[in-house]
Amino acid sequence: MAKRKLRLTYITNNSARKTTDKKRKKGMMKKLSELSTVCGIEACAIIYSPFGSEPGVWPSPSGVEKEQKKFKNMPMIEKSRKTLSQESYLRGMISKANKQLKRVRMQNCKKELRAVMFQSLTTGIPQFQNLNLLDMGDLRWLINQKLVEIDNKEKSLSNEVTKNQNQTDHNLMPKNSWTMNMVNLKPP
Amino acid sequence: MAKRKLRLTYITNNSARKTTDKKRKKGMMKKLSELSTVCGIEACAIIYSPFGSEPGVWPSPSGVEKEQKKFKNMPMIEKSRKTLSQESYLRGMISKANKQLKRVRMQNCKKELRAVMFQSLTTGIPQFQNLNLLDMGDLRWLINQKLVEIDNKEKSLSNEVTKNQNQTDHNLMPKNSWTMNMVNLKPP
DNA sequence: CAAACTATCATTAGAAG
DNA sequence: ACTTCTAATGATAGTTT
Repeated sequence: MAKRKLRLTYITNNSARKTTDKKRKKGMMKKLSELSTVCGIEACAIIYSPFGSEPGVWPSPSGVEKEQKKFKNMPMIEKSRKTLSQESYLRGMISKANKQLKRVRMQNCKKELRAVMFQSLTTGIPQFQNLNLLDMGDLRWLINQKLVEIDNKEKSLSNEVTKNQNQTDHNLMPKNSWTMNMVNLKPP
Repeated sequence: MAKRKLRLTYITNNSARKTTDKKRKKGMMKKLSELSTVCGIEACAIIYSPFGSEPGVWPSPSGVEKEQKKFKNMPMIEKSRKTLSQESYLRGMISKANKQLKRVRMQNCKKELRAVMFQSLTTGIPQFQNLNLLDMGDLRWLINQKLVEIDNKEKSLSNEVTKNQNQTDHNLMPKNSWTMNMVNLKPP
């Protein structure tokens, strides 16, 4: 986590891996110790060094053995129940990722719609053939918003017109065919 | 790590502790998994929940048992060697803290000396009675630096004087008694 | 090689819904 | 209690000494 966005892959460079190993192991130890003191919970960890030296253990070998004993003495049912924790962790990650994916897709969808509308505006030709069914609902919503805006504009403009009867050429309202079509789609 | 600077004490509030426990445990699991993949090392952790549910384990109960077995089968000598890792971790922390302490003390010392000199400058009365023996060495060093500066200034000034013989009043050098005393202390 | 630094990323405490 | 958000702290990859 730093200077670059962390590639979650095995570090092939030997010395770099060693440094990272050392740094992160230290970080882990700190975190575990904090967790233990802040929340007053029992925990232990064994982390092996592939660099010759002994594995790091926490909080101490005796503590580790104690926890191990506890774990080993548990009935098999409990153990298998615990087996879920890793799975649930992964499930959590997956669902989170899916949520993000959904959000991003939403954003993309909106952008796409805007692009379509912009294109239609500039070319004067509506281009809805690329949209899927799901997009249509959003398109309806977006169009409705635009219609409301246009409606308001229209009203304010006609007010202007009635006020200034002398005005024969009102170029404030552009004669864009697409825009007019949109207005024609207005519900009763 | 956030919004406040983390009081490293047991959280008494029950729900707050539970939340923290959950959050941090998740973080630990992530870190451990990252460490494992990035550095390709074997590790396992057991973290108990004081909130009724099962302890979190990583990477999985079977993995934990495997690591435990490995650890248990080690000769006693290896085990006791590993015992040092927690101790060495703490020692490292302590020595680091001590280094920081030393650095901060140094800074404080310098600040103090500057304050004393400033006071002496403004009042015209040297006030060294509050300094301890250790500070005296630094004071000597600081004074020597000042003397060098003054010496240089003096030289450049006398050069100016010899160049401009007409100049009778050189107010660039203030007639401060303390400063003059300092100059008088100059070694041969 | 290890320790110090630094720019950046990750985690999380607390708030808000 | 469970999310989501955010401001702030914590961790660390790369770099320097």
